[in-house]
Amino acid sequence: MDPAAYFRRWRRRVTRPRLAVVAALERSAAHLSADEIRRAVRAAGEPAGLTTVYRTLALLERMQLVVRHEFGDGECRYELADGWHKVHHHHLVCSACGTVTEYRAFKEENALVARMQEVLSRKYRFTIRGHQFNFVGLCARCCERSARIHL
Amino acid sequence: MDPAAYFRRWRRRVTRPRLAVVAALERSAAHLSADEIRRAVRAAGEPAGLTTVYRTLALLERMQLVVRHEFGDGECRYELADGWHKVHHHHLVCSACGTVTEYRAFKEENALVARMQEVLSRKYRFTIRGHQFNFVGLCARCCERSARIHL
DNA sequence: GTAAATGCAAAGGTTTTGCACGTTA
DNA sequence: TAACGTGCAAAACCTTTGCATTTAC
Repeated sequence: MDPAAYFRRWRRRVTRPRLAVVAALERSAAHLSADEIRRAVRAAGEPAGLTTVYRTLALLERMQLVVRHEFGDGECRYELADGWHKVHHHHLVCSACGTVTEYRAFKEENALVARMQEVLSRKYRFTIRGHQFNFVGLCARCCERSARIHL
Repeated sequence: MDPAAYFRRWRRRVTRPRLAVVAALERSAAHLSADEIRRAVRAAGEPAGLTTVYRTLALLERMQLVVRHEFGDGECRYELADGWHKVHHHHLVCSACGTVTEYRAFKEENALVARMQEVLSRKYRFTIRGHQFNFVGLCARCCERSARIHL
């Protein structure tokens, strides 16, 4: 699918910085911070100010093309929404070192999400657009460490 | 259960500000920001600096007595962990107005969580301590609004 | 040509840190 | 009394805003 078409559908102008931000997100598999995105955009030969990156991300989020996460490291992290070449996934967050591991949602999880969506939207009159499931804990390395020293 | 005992078990001193922070969280059902906690503590007659509140919250988090959330409104929000008089729950976050609705996790969800915990800990050697399930979307009010104006 | 987007610098807001002073054990 | 905890002020950070300039349509 074509990002430019998306911008036009939303009556927004198709600009080089905007396309560069989307391209950077498409290139990366990770959860990028605003500043990381700006660096990626610059590395790709398109100078862009951090302000523009933030404004573009806010727009992309409203267009539901991008999802914002906060994993607890003090900055927001962004990735393309499902369907934009990414398969839906959930996260394992290590609370000690901050590592975020993605895993592809299991069938059971997806079935549950679909059912929850129905129940919750009826019960709370809530229109569900997406969800974020994070399991928080310790990765293998940090777990060993914390067994030795008491955090 | 007694907070003071917890502090002692962790070889930390039992101080008035620390006890006041725990008490404030016990009194409130909501997700409090650091500053809200400081105000609650002061209202209860115990003056406390914001710095101390932050440091106490960081300690309580390490002791797994408190859980930190980031719902996207720019500040971290804290609540007591499960088992400290709170029943486990999940969240509905309105992306337009920021309202956070809690709902008590359904049986199916809890069963899934238990199973996931097993699968993921084996597959990724990850020690799961907790999880955060957020459904993101629009509350009834914002949904109506967005139907009229295109965001 | 005109409204929208950009980029810089500055402001805004939350969270952290340095350091002298109080407290707990 | 010897660490440990506290609180203030200042710093550090990420993010947003104001405004003159540039750009897309």
